[in-house]
Amino acid sequence: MARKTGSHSEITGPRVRAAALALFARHGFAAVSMRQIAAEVGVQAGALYLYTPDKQTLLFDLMRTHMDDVLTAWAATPKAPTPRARLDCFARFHIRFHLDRPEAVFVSYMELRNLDAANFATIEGLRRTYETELEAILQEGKASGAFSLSDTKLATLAFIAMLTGPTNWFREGGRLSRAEIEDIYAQMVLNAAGA
Amino acid sequence: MARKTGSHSEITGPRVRAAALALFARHGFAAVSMRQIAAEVGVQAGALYLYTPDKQTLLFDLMRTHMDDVLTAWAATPKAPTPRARLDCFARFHIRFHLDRPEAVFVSYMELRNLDAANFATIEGLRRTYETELEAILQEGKASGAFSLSDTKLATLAFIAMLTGPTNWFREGGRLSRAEIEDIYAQMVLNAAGA
DNA sequence: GTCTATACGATGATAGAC
DNA sequence: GTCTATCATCGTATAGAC
Repeated sequence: MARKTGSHSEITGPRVRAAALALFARHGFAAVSMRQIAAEVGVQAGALYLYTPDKQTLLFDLMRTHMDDVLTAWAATPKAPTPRARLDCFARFHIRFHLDRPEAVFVSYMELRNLDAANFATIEGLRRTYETELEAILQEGKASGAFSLSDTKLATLAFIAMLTGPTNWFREGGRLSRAEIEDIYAQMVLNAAGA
Repeated sequence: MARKTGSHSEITGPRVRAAALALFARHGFAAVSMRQIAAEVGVQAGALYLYTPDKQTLLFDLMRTHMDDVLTAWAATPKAPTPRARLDCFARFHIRFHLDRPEAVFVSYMELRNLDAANFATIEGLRRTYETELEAILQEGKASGAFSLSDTKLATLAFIAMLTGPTNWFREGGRLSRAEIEDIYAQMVLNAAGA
């Protein structure tokens, strides 16, 4: 198939998103200028508008992609047999997945307030879909007597907040490995659920 | 005592900080201009510089005040007799205190990256001091056998992340009261600690 | 203590050359 | 597909009148 001479769009597009993600994570959406992103990619500011209609949409696309990735990866995870095993599996999945993309996690959580109303509603919906996956596990476990939980909605929010924490402080080569963190957090979640 | 005619500094200073806190919480530090803060207070932008040397210091003062307030309030809380009672007490204190000032909590957590190096170090030190209060409780409980915890440092971070969560979603008049949320979270923390 | 006026650089986004 | 040039606006911060 013929390729246009001098066209770099297939590579520049992803590089724009990668640079924006890294800069937004480090300095915050509002503090990063289109010129900074362009400089990081090695193009002029005007060229960015070949890849995004505006700065807001660039942020939204990063966040939607992240949420889609989480949901897709979780959907591809085999369903464990018991509520207890499913909760253990969810906790480990969440930590592992989020530890691998700290920048996307950070941006998706911190920059919600910089989305306009329509974009916010979309991201919020995806986030709720993910939370509902965990809440379903907790409800099953509560119903079967496997968990001792007074409020599955609150437990859902509490567990996700807890499990997302390591994303903010984990450093490769630190005191604990990913696997150790995964073990410790999974155990704390099972305990908190009264399993 | 004589008062200067036309002087409002005793009232305008706090109003500047209150407006800045509200706007920073809603839109983010970088997204808020000094002109917006001034408009909220009802003065011109230039007048703000009578109350703060610059925007960065305004943010820092808000955060330092918040951290000082947390530490002071916790220090004034009576020390419960057992590790289990102390953990219960800490969990309830943390939720109650943070639920009463969601804007300060939000800003103090989200805007850390907008502090310059020296200011960041100061706030970070205060935050660690607070975390150490919780970790000491967990260590005592682990040593006495009251808690079953594999890593007190991780548990400290996990519990604080969990207990701060309600600040982000609690609304007066919602499904659950403050007291109910306090009860449920305290119970989950005690469970997670293996108490 | 607050105002008006202003310095001066940076911002997001667009137009048109190549 | 990318560049240069440009627009109108807004950013923080300061100076000096009152």
